[in-house]
Amino acid sequence: MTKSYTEESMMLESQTSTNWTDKCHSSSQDERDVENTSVPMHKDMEDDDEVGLNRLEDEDDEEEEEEEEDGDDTKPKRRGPKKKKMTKARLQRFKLRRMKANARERSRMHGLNDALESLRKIVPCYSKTQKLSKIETLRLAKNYIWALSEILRSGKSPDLMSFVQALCKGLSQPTTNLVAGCLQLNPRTFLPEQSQEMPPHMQTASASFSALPYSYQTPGLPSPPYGTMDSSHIFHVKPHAYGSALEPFFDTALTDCTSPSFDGPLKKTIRLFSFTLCIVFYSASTLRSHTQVGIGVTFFRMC
DNA sequence: TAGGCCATCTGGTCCT
DNA sequence: AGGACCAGATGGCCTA
Repeated sequence: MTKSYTEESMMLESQTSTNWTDKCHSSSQDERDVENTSVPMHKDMEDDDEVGLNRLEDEDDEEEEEEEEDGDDTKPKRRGPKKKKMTKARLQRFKLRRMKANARERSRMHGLNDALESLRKIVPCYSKTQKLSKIETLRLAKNYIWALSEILRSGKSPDLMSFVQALCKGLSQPTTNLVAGCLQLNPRTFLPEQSQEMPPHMQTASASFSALPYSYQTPGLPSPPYGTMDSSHIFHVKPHAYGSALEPFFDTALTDCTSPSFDGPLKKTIRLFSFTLCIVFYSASTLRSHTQVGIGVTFFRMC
């Protein structure tokens, strides 16, 4: 590993990367990669990177027509464009391109993670201590969008239990617990397969939302760290705006539905809805391979 | 220790 | 040609 190559990689990093906290890690990663290669640095590049690169390119041009001659008559001749010989200069350029591409890819993924973080903050369960995984964030967001769509479509205020059930559909048990913790509910009270075994006192607790303030303290709920969650987070309205949480919201929102101007909380909801849609769509499409689920497809079906 | 999650690298493809 | 995007591979970290 020569000095100039390290400097060049650092320069590339500074050009392509933003202020990520793990930038040092990324940078060292590339350095490690370069170190692993046994290609010696071109002498010119030690003096002047720019000149060195130009020289390399010139040298490379001269070798452009050079082709691999293995001289092995036993093997059938390969069709198509012949593979160019990997000269030192070409190897260097290749590495440089790769490093640039890696930096771009890191940056791209960081952008994606930023978008996911934004999404985490607007889905109805945000915790700095217990972060939702990417896949669970997307699932929860999908459920959230669906739930909001249903509200807008039906024009009815939802039962809390159905709302929570909709939110937790397909989520893992830990995430369901987390959402429950955020809502200060016991997962047992709304998980369908478990609700049948619900003790009588719990069954009363699973009544409609208006009959069950979410300040309901659950006996079996694990203790924090859970995300703090209040009704204002669910619908992104200021908590002090309404004495009781959701009911007034729906009343207002549904009244406003008839208004062409869509002012008030509904407007906020719609705006939030659109924003969530954008982020989910972007995240889902980008994460398709990583999440291994057709969230994008599901999303389109939902719409 | 296995499994889940994540960041990163990498080669391929498509687009400008 | 170069950048964006994608999907597979890999290794590290954490937790049950």
